[in-house]
Amino acid sequence: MYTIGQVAAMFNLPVSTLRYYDKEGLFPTLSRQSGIRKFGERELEALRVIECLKKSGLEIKDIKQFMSWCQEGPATYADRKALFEARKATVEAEIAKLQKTLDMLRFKCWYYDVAIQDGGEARLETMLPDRLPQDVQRMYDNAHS
Amino acid sequence: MYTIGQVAAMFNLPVSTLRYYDKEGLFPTLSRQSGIRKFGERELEALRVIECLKKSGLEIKDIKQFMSWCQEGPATYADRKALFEARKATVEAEIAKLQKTLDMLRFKCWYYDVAIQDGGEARLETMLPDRLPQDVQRMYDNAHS
DNA sequence: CCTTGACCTAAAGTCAGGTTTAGGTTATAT
DNA sequence: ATATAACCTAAACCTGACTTTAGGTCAAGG
Repeated sequence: MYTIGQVAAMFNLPVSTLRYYDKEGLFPTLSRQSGIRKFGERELEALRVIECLKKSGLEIKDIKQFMSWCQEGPATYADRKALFEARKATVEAEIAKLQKTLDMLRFKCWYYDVAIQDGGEARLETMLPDRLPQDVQRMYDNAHS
Repeated sequence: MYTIGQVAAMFNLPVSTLRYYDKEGLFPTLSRQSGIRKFGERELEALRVIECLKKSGLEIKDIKQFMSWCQEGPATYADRKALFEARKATVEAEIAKLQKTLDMLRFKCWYYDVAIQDGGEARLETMLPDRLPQDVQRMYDNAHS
C-alpha cells in the first residue's frame, strides 16, 4: 500500500493531479485509513491505464467510462471498440485539418522568403504597394479552400 | 460604412465576436459616430486577414502583432516570417504527435476486433483472464514509446 | 406615445484539465 | 511534547476565445 505522495513520485505526477483523478471517480476501489488515501495494486494498474488512454487523447469522462466497461467484462468489447473508432475518426480529421494549415504556413514562409530576398529592390512592394501580403495570402487561401 | 450587424451578416460571424475583436485591438482604425461603430474598407480588409490567420491557428495576440508589423512596412518581413516559422514548427510537432496517437488507436481498434471475433471461444480471455486489455495496451505502448 | 430592434458597456460564465490557496488534521522525528 | 512534513477538503484560479447576461441608449415605425 502506498500514500499519495509515493504514487506521485512513482508516476512523476503532481499530488494534486491524483486527488483530481480520484475526485473524478477514476479510482473506484481506492480505500482510506483514517481519512488518508491508500493506493494498492489495483490503483497503480488503473493509473497505468489512465496514462495510456490519455496518450490516445481520450477525455477524463471517456476514460472513466472505459474503465467501467472493463469491469463489466467481454460483453462490452463492442462498446470499447466503438469508443476507439470514434476517437480514431476524430484524430484523423484533426490531422487532415493540420495538414491544410501546414500547407498555408509553408506558403506564408515561402512568401516572406521571397519578400526578404527581394528586399533591396522591393519588387513585390512596387507591384502592389502596401497591400500585398494580405492579398497574396487571400489568393492562396481561396485557391486552397 | 457598415454597422456591426451588417458586417456580422457579411462574414457570418456573431456580433459579439466582432465586439470582442475590437476590444482586443484588432481594428485599430475603427471609427464611431455617436458611440456606434462604423466599419469601413480597412476594417473589412482586417477581418479578411483575421479569418485567414485564424486558419493558420494563430492566437489573437499574434494576429494583432502581425497586423501591427504590416503597418510598419518591409522592415518587419523577417519578424513576420519568424512568426510563421515558429507556428509551422508547432504544427509539425502536433501532427507528429497525433500520428503516434493514431498508431495507438489503430492498435486498440484491431485488438477489440480480434477480441470480438474470438468472442464465442473467449480465447483471449482464457489466456490472461481479466487483465488482458490493459496489459496488451501497455505492451504496445511500451513498444512505441 | 410607445414599442421594437439595433446598438452600447462591463462583468460574469463557458469548456477541460488541472493548479493553487486557505485553513485544518495526521504522522513522524527529535 | 513539539515541530515539521505530509496529508486532507472546498473553493477559487488558470488559459483562450468567445458567449451570455444585465442594464442602458437611441432611432424609426405604428
